[in-house]
Amino acid sequence: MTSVRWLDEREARAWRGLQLMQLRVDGELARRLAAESSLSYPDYTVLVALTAQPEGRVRSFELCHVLGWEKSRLSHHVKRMEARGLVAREACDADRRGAYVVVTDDGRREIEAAAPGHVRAVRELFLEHLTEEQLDAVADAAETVLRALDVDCSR
Amino acid sequence: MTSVRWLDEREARAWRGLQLMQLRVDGELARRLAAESSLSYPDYTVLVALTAQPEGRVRSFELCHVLGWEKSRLSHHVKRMEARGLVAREACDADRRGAYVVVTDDGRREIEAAAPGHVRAVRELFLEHLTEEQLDAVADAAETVLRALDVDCSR
DNA sequence: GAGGGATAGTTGATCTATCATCTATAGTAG
DNA sequence: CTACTATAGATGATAGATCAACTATCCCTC
Repeated sequence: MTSVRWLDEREARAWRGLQLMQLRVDGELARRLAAESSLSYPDYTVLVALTAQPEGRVRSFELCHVLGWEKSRLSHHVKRMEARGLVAREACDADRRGAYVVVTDDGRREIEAAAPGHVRAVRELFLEHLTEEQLDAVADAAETVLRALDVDCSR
Repeated sequence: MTSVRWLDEREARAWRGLQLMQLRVDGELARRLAAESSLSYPDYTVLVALTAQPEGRVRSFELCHVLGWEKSRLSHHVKRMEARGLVAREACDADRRGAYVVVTDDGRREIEAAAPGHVRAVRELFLEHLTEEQLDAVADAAETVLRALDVDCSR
């Protein structure tokens, strides 16, 4: 029972504020995405990562890395998305253990339909309320914390 | 198909950076909490909210409001926590539809055991890497965004 | 070229979250 | 007092996330 250093007011304001903000903003984004498309927020992030690639195909493990997901989560999720026709899996020649995940035409259609509304919502709920200086400050803070966690911030 | 204003570099850096940071930090916090206690991160937040109250008892709908959870999520979660002996439900005299959620002695013990490690982790993963100015900047930004969402920031 | 550990991915069990629905009580207008 | 609507909460079905195995391939060393 050594003495614990609890959060002081400044720390609590930053930490709790950030947590609460993320909870509310992400919740609202997910709700809007679900209302305006057939994609969940996780579906959306998968499709964004795929369509950012030249051919719309990525190795599973890379996708895990980009999304920060565990491989099992990705595997289950991709299976569900595959069943809905949004993505497909393809064998990998170079590494025969491996698998590619590929966007289908349907998947492309869905995300292209959903993206404008989502971006609009991100603006409306978050970006729009902050000055350029605040955006930079937030980004700097996030990058510092991520670097300390040894996460590659360059996407 | 009107033209969409996508995120510029500054916006993307702030938004994606923040999202990624939250994902990684929260993930790591959850992992550590699970490793060092028998509480999940949601369990922890429920118990924090309860023990912050004078008697350790809160009406369910207030708890929903504080946590930003839907009532159904809270109901299910409290049921599970009740089964584990961490909380109890009590009838409400003033409003007979209502229910109180109360921390049990066991619940109190658990959170008192878990809290120091959790606070240490929050420091180590987040607070410690930022200057006081950065903490204030982040808090200001979060409060601005929350106010726009009409969320009461004063806890 | 035969072990041996590391890596890629899948699977099933379990836990957690969300959605729609349902019951019961409150509050309010006529 | 009755009817209407709103609110508090619980529930069951489903979707999503996590954990612990498990298989298959790769890569390295001897």
